[in-house]
This record gives sequence, C-alpha cells and structure tokens, in this order.
Amino acid sequence: MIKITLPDGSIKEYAKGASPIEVAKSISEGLARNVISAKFNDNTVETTTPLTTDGSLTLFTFNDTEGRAAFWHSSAHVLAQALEHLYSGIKLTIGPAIESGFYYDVDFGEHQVSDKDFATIEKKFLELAREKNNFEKKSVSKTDALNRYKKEGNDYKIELIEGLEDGEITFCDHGDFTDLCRGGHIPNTGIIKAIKILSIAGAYWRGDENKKQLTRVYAISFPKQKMLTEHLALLEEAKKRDHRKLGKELELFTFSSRVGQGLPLWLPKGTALRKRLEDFLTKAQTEGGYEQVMTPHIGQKELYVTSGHYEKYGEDSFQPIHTPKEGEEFLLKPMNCPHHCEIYNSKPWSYKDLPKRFAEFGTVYRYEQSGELHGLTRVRGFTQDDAHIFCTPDQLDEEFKKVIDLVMLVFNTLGFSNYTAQVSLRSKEDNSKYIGSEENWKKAENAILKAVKEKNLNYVVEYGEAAFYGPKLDFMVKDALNRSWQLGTIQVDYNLPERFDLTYKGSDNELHRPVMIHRAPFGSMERFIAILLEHTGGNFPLWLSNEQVIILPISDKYEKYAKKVLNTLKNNEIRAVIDSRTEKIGKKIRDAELQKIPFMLIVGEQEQENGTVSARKHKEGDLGSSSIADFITMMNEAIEVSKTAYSK
RNA sequence: GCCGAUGUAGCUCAGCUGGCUAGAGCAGCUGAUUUGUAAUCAGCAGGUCGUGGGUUCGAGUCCCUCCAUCGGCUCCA
Repeated sequence: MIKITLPDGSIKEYAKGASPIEVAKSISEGLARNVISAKFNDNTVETTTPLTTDGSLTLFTFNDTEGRAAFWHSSAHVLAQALEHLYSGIKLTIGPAIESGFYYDVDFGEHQVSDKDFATIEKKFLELAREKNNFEKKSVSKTDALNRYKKEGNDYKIELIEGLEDGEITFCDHGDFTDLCRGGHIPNTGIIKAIKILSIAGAYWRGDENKKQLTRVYAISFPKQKMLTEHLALLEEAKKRDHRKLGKELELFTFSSRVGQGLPLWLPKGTALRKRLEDFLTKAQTEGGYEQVMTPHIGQKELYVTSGHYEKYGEDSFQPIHTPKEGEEFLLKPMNCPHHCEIYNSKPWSYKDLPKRFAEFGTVYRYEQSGELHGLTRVRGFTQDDAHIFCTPDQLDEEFKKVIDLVMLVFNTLGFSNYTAQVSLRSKEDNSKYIGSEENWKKAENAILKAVKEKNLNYVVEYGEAAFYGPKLDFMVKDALNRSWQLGTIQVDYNLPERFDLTYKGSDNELHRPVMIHRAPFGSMERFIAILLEHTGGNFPLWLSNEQVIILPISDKYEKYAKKVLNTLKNNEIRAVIDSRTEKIGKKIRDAELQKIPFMLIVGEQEQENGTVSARKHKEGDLGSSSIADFITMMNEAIEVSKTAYSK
C-alpha cells in the first residue's frame, strides 16, 4: 500500500501502482470524469501513471491552469496527427501549450497552407479526436529515438534529441501517431470536443531569424463546444476595445500613408487628452524635484557615436541627415539621454547640487522594422515622458525608490493594477551586445534588485531583456488581446556618465562620476494612451475626459438657457459642450452615449423655468433634476473621486 | 525584414464562378419637423474599387509589382 496526501491535507491509502485517475475515482465519479492532468510530488505525471511511492497528489481539471496546459498540449499532438494525415512528408518540430491555446511549428516542405485550409484541418482533427485513443508515454533510448527521426529525415527532432540526456527521452503515442514528448497529457483524445484553428504565421526555428522559417499553426481547443463559442465571442468583444478602432471613433489620432508608416497624427481631441496626461505628470514631477528641459529633434552624429547608440543601431536606423557642408551629418534624435548628458555637462556641479533631475517630453524617431509597427503601441515617431536623474552613488537607492513611487502614482491614478514588474537583466549566455564593465553592471543590477525588494514589489526576472548600457526595471501591462507591452521603465546607468565624462566635485574636493537613472513612467505617450484606451474601452476617468458634460437642449428654444448652463460650468472649470443640432432628444442622447461623454444635461421648458438641469450618466441613465449649483458640486466631487478611484 | 491574410464612399459593409452608367446603411449637405431620456421624414451629393503594370472583346472580380493595414515570427536604445 502507498499513502497519498491530497491537497486538502487528507491522507488516503491505495494499492501500490494506483493511478491518479483511480485516486480520483475513489473520491467521486464526477471528479474522475473531469480529471485531465495530475502532479505528483511536484512532477507532472500522466493521469494513468502508476504511483509506486508515498507522496502528495494534486488532480487538475480544465478549470486549472495546469489542466488546460495538459489539454492544449495534448491537442497539439492531435493537431500534428491531423496535419500528418493531410499533408505527406511534413516535418514536425515543437508543439507547446500557450497561455490561451497551443501551436505546432511545422516544416510543410512543398505544401502551401493558408486559412482556406482551416476547416479541413479542423474536420480531420475532430475525426481523429473522436477515435478516443489513449495517450501512452514510453521511454526510448537515445539511439532508438535518433534512428527513428533519421529514418524520417527530420533534422529538427534530431537536434532536439541531441540536446537531451539518454534515459530521459520519452515518446508519446496515441492511435497511429507518435511524437517526442516529455509528457503531461490528458487521458484520451475523446475529451477534446471542440477545436478552432486561429491563424498561421511564420516562426523561425529556435527563434533564430538566421534559421529556417517554419509554419506555426495556432489553435485552441475545449472540452465543450459551448466553451469554444464563448471564447470566440470574448475575442470579438476584445476587438471592440482595440485602441486603433477607438482612436478612430473618438477622433483621437490617425495615420496617413502619405506622411509615412508608424508616424501618428494627433487630432485635436487626442492632443487635448495627451496634454492633460502630460500636465498631470509634470505636476507630480515638479513636486518631486524635477526640472523641465527642452532639446532639439536632431543631433550631430558624433553625439550618438559618443553614447554608443550609433554603433549599436546606426546601420538599422534612420540614416544621417546631410547638409550642404561636406561631411556634416545629423541624426534624428532616437533617444534623449545624450542631449540630457550635455545639459548636465553645461556647467560644473558640486555634490551639494545633486541629484539633478532633467525632465522632457522628448519626441524621438526610431526606424522600427515595418512588420513591427502596431497602431500607437509601436511607432516610428513617439514622445517619451523622459527624465534623467544624475546623482551620487550614495543617492542612487533613494532616487530609484522615489521613481518607483512615481510610477506607482501614475499606474494607480490610471487604474493599471494588473502590471508585471520585470527586472530586465543581461543575457546569461551572450554578453557581447552590452557595453561597460562587469563591475558597473553588477552595481546597477544590485541597485535595482535592492530597490524592488525594499519596495515589496512582486517582480519577475527576465534575462536578455536589459538595455545595452544597463539593466532595467520595466512595468509590463497587457492589452485587450492579452499581449504584454512595456510601459513604465527605470534604468540604472553607469556607462553613459563615463562616455560623456560627467563629473561632480565631491566633499573631498576631488572629481567624481555621477550615476544616471533613465526613467519614463508612461513609457511613451503613444503607447500609454493606446493601452489606456484598451483598458477603459474609451471610457476615461472623469478628470481625463475631454468633454465631461454635454448639454442637450430639447429644442432650439432652449439654446439660450443651454448657453447659460455652459458658461456656468466653464466658470467652474468643468469641460462642457452643447449639442445644438435640431435633432430629437433621443437622437442627441444616443450620439452622446456613443461618444462616451460621461454626463449629459437635458434642458427644456421645465429646466429653463426652474433654473435646473436634468442629468443623465453615461451607460447608467437618468439621474433626475437638480439645480445647476448642486450639479456642479456633484461633478467636482466625482472628478476628485476619479483621480483616486484606483488607489488602494 | 520574414510568413500568412486583407484593401470597394468619411465609417461599416454588399458586389457569386470577369459581362450593361459600382450598391446599401450610417455620417455629410439642403428642406420640412421644434421635438422630454439610445436613431423624425424627404431630397441631394459622395467612389480614377489602395498603386502601377499585365491577361482579355471586356477587370472591382484573374496574374505580377509596389504601398498600406491586420495576425504572428524576429527586433525593440
């Protein structure tokens, strides 16, 4: 007998060799039906794996992340099987589960696959799934494994197997299909009831653009058809929050192919919104001891050669601007730091002057690859809410923590509670793309790690994500379709101060090197507004809305009174407009609702006589009538609340 | 940059396998209506069908180039 500890702490005895599914059966038939994956002593096991020792067992259903991973990973096997049935001679590579579904990377050889083939693939998939074949894992010797794929001529699998230790290689069979696999499957294929091929895309083998590009088939599967239908409906809903769609509807920004790819044009309403965000941050920064500076949009090439940016990005960026003078070259400013370094260099500093905090809404231009451009989140011309802090080494920790506080203020005020703090460090393997001494990198990394710990931030460490001159603390936020974007960023830099020979006079009367912090709480105005749009669906917090109130006269007889109300609101710093079209009130309300204006004021005969307004709240409806003064009081309170709505 | 898809009026879309002057709704303009909590009615106007080439008696429809957009990959100072 073996003793099995269950998640609730209870311990039950089973015959040696009992499988997780048998354990589930002993608890309830219903559970046994739904169990699709299991973990035994922290190892993922098949539901049919015989358990031979005492240990703790966790059972997973589709409701668990682990269960879904097993479900989707198993689905990838069936997808591969379906593809092998439909396309002869294809080479399989890898097929993992992802956050939402799974994919399989395939070398289709001569075959051309496009979205017109999705229906056929789905049909074959379901046909194979319905065979209800069990997933069976087996150990294979390295030689046998290699021989199998050598026979098939599948170099990808051979490469994978060569990276594995003999003795740890396993295959998984179901029906007529076998794949190299470390395991973690659902009991049988019959559990998969619904499948949707979502898209196909090119993906480089091993993520290396110098290697062959494979075809990646993305799909998602479910144990019930209804779940698939719901999932697809959810995707449709998310598309309605797409910032590109909302930006157009709300007239915030546009693009013109004549101006150029990735070069956003800010419309009046978008500009007003952006200005409001800039004002909000400027105020917070002024309180935090920052000083505003301004620098030009171009700089001599030498400036970026000094900073190291030219060597790193010069070839793949906008090329130098030439002047009538021989050999004179300017670059469009791709970042503000070198300019700010030169501002620092404009006079000698004492340790008593530091820290200096130079802030600028600095517009920069980067030649992003055409395939990378994406609405406002990835553009070629954008404005960073940039600042550079020059401080003594002693001040670094304190300054870094203050910047974290500032980022948190921004995120809390705008409701980004769902962020990931990511400590972006150098690659573990290849340090060739970074500049600066090992010692300085270590110091910078330690400063960041110390600060996040002292600030009690939940953070993840990502290797290979550092900037070439230093490590970063990045604040990642997801868009409507769950894609992660870097918004806020804080970077510690010991390198640029050296390259620009920045100094300050210490109390010892010697020259010392300051440390530099690069930081941008929004990241860029463009990307931040894009993500804000997707999070709010265009229903901005009241303090940020361009039009907080729209006045809707019942007919043009009440135009005069409407204007009086408008002026009263304006005198009280409430942003309002009048809809004076000769439309029926229902139409005006509908249009105001579609424009997502937070409050509507209906004014007609009654209101004019009594000096009142009838308020209506966006999405919520009639609030009843009140005096203008009472409405203003209510508005001012609501605006204040909207500034702190998300703070804890 | 790479793989795949898409591109018809300001917006959302129709236009089957190539066949008469390219359609609709909304938005716009004009007129009528003076309206009470999500669309008043009528009329008018609006498109070199992304661009340039080609095939054809004939191209929005088929082929190629380029441009732009979308989903990924790679990249992201």
